Amino acid sequence: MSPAERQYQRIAADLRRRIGLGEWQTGDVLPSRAKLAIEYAVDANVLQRAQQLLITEGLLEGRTGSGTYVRRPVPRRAMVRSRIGAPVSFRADLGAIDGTGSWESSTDTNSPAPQRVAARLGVEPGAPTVHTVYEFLIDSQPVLLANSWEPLALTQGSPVICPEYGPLAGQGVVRRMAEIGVRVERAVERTRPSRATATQANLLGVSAGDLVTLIERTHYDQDGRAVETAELVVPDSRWDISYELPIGRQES
Amino acid sequence: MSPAERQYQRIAADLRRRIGLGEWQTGDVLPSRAKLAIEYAVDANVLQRAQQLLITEGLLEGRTGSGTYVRRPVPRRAMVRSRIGAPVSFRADLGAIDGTGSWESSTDTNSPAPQRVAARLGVEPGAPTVHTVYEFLIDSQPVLLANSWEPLALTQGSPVICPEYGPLAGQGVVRRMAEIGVRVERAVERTRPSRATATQANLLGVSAGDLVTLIERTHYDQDGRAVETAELVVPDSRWDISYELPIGRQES
DNA sequence: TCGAATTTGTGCGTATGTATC
DNA sequence: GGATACATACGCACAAATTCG
Repeated sequence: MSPAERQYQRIAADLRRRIGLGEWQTGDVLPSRAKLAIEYAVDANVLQRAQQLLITEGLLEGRTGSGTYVRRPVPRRAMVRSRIGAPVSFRADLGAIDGTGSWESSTDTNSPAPQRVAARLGVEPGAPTVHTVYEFLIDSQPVLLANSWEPLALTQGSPVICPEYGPLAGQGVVRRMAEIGVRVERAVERTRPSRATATQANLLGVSAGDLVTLIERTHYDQDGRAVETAELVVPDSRWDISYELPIGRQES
Repeated sequence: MSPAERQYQRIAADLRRRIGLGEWQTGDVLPSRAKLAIEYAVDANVLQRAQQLLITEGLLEGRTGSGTYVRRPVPRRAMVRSRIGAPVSFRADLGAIDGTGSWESSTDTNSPAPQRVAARLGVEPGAPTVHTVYEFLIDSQPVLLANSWEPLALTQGSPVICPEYGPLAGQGVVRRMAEIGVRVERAVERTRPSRATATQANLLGVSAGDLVTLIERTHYDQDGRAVETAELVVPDSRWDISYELPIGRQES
């Protein structure tokens, strides 16, 4: 079984070729694996492996019970996480780009802080937080997931306790905190590559295991106190993440 | 075959438990698949699948022909890509953290620009560039790969044509460019999740397909001209990437 | 030095689960 | 609810790498 004659790779290459030739157009469904298996005179599972390669490449898309489709190339959008002179905000995550974005959210105003969140906020695990779940939509399709936590102690009793209700709804952490006298001075974003969980994939309309970037962001006030932390799930297929950084006079 | 009774998951969980209990220590080799298969009374391939799960988790490591080992947990190091008041530099990639880092490099002073590099540098594809390949080492082990390109036209005839030779060797792009009157004002970093290629995995001592972050960085001068662009391969298992961002008075 | 035994890694066929139409 | 299609678990055979006599 030398590498040169691996059936599933040979078939994958041939399928790629036929798609390139236009035998199946964008959005078309391929013949079923059973039929293609007969055509290539191999077991259907070999076709599964071949198509899996093209699915990983992003060329095909399998829909259980329906068929295997030629994927419509979705444009990747730019997400500029920091622009010199225009600091990052939740709004910048999406809405600032053009007018087509929107988001849905739901807030729990008394949610116990999970371990990792408590550590980032500098509170005890289980301490009460305001927890908001976001789904950012483009054309009614979720393209970005986010979870945000704020210590309840910080905003309790104030009009800005809910990020998405009240006078400053949807205005972002920085402005809301300013309203109660908290000056947000800096944010730290930790990025790491990951694979979409089944739940995330389902929400985002991608395949489980697809590449995503997890962004873990924490906002700090002038005293170095964490006032908010968030976790973003950014599918690589839809977003192009970049940071613009100023360069000082010289490096140390 | 309901989810509750999937053999390979049950066995993976049990192996995880036994490792947690210390039955096999860090660096130890597990009994062979054949033996474990007999012990669990399943086909050896089921054990292969179970161990594959733990390998993906980073708990085990398979060595062809030798055995399956309990992986030594390598500490993840912090890589702060931008710190307020201390701009990013190649040195900051590694050396600024502590004294243990070093790097090796090789430079080609007349390398035709590949398509994507040319686009980023704003030159014609195939235009001559100074191309430098870096391997960053900790304890003599490569932990970070980088490729850097500069337009040859920029530095030709100057003493700073080679990043890693001459009077300012290893001093970073910003200072070198300052030497020839080019003021680097800003950098843009594009990050995206990816999987390690076989070549990269081999160099980095990780497994092919392991998660990595690709960072594509471009330096611009005061006229908005690209003066250098680089591509970094950062294995997730070893690095924790973060950006520290200033927050302005209020958001737009 | 070399080759046989051992061990991990991979391809592929069969059987079955599960979603869709 | 039945037929169809994709998804996955598992068993077998074999390849590749290592180990050891």
